[in-house]
Amino acid sequence: MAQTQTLSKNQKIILDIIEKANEPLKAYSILFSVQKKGIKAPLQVYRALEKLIKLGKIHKVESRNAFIACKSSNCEISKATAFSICETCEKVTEISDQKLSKYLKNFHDKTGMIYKKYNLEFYGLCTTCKRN
Amino acid sequence: MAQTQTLSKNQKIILDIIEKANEPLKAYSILFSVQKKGIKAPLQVYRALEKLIKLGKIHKVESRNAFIACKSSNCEISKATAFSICETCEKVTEISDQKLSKYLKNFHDKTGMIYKKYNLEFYGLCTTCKRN
DNA sequence: TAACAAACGTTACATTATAACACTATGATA
DNA sequence: TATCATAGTGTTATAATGTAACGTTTGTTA
Ligand SMILES: [Zn+2]
Ligand SMILES: [Zn+2]
Ligand SMILES: [Zn+2]
Ligand SMILES: [Zn+2]
Repeated sequence: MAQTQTLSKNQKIILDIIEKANEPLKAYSILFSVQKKGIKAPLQVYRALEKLIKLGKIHKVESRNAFIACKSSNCEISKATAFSICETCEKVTEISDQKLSKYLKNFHDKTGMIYKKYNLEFYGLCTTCKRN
Repeated sequence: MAQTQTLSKNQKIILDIIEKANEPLKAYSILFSVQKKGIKAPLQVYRALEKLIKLGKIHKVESRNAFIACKSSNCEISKATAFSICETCEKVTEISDQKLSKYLKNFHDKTGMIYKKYNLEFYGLCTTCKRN
């Protein structure tokens, strides 16, 4: 029962912070904000992040070294992720597009390589920044 | 004449190393191998890397913090990159697929955001590792 | 209750990347 | 030819990101 998976104390604390943020969080900014809750060392944060990623609760935005809560619950356990990133305001949004994910899941190259996961990041200008 | 762009001394040295490598190189492993050529500091490497990326000569493999020479010359000045990455042997290959790049270049989300660039990374098992 | 796996806490360290400053080369321009 | 702008260089120091290694604690299961 993967869905009933109960999180550990540290995992809950860190997921909570990431879910409440409206932007991707960096590992060390997470560390600073949980130090009052007794989490003092980077490793405690990174271990929780690693587990949360495995569970698909959060994703890493690779080009930004930052972590964001999963909003789509379509990206089965983090195997298929897509983000839009504004290069001006750094706003990051998870893309949930059935056609896109279907297209990418079915993608095969000529070599016959087996793809288990993918991560796609679009960079551009969000609608707010476009106006300014 | 973007093609006739001439590279500086450091840029040439570093591009040369990356092009001759058959794997993505890390910034500090580049640094170590160019120290005999007088490049002593990380910044000298990172500055050259930054320029080479802008020119589309190399790409950064974001999830690996590593740099690889562009093989496709279809990804106009690094605006559209796709890689396949073997999670076992860490072999990285740039994907040149007309259909894929066309599909992604034309992708629009509901928000109306303008996409200028994208980077896609597939993770899986290469054909060599599949056999073992 | 023994045995095991997962999570925890801690110290130390490794890796990746940038800030700040002064200097140099190059080519355009007036 | 002076002078101006731009890009590149070299250097020191430091910031930011991520792990290794060790032993302990906790919860689950046989
Ligand atoms: Zn998701
Ligand atoms: Zn924006
Ligand atoms: Zn390329
Ligand atoms: Zn492989």
